[in-house]
Amino acid sequence: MATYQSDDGWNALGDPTRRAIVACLAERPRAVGELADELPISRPAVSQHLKVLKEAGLVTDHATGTRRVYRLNPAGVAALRDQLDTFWSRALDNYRDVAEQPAESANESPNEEFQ
Amino acid sequence: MATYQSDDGWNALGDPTRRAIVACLAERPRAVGELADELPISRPAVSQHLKVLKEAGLVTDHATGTRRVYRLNPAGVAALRDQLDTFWSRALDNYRDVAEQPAESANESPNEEFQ
DNA sequence: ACGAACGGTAAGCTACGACTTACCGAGCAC
DNA sequence: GTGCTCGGTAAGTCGTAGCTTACCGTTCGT
Repeated sequence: MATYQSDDGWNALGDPTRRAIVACLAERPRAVGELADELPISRPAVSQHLKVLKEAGLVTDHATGTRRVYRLNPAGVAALRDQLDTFWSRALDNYRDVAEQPAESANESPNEEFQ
Repeated sequence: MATYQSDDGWNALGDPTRRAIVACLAERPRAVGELADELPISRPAVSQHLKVLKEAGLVTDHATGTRRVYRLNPAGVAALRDQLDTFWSRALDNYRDVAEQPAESANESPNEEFQ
């Protein structure tokens, strides 16, 4: 369960409107209509965005009467953050070797993949 | 100087090809042609993606003769990660209050709107 | 029961982004 | 110098993401 395809997560956050929705939901849970009131788009558009965010595991929804309350899913956000952490630390590790290499060395050697 | 518009960063990572480029660069710095060899797109396409990534502050470039080596910019990655951290912690903080105090200001429905 | 509120879905339009080929300038080797 | 490699840019095509309006089912209040 909860194997969030992080790929979908990045795609979901790639849209500024969806980031606005995420920011709204970070403050407090909201119903669809509430979100639509605070955003310059129609309610169906919000609904479509929420569907994408839900499939990406970034939000969860909960029906209450006719209302449907969406809230941020911290686990989904944490998954993306962890992936960024991986990129970050991996880059630092792998670059440490070549960091001091002035080089560009380029070494004239026909084989160099670095710098 | 680190005034990376994080908004551009999200947009940049919203494209799967650009994420592939970032993953490639996390391993080691690469020239444009090298990246194009490992990706199923043409070299000009890679060049255009690198431009977006560079403007987002996620990569830096460095000319070496006719080659132009791109490398991941840890600061840009960290900026995005920090923003995710903010979302994450803010959601946790705000939801904790709400979880124990069901009363919503706008709506007096005293029942479970949450979880 | 009826009607209103809430929200998800369908259909359609439009705009933008990702890719291509073609072209250009800049460095290095000879 | 000439020629070759590398890479950025221009111009153009095409797919798709995001938005709209219209419609429908569900749920609650009366």
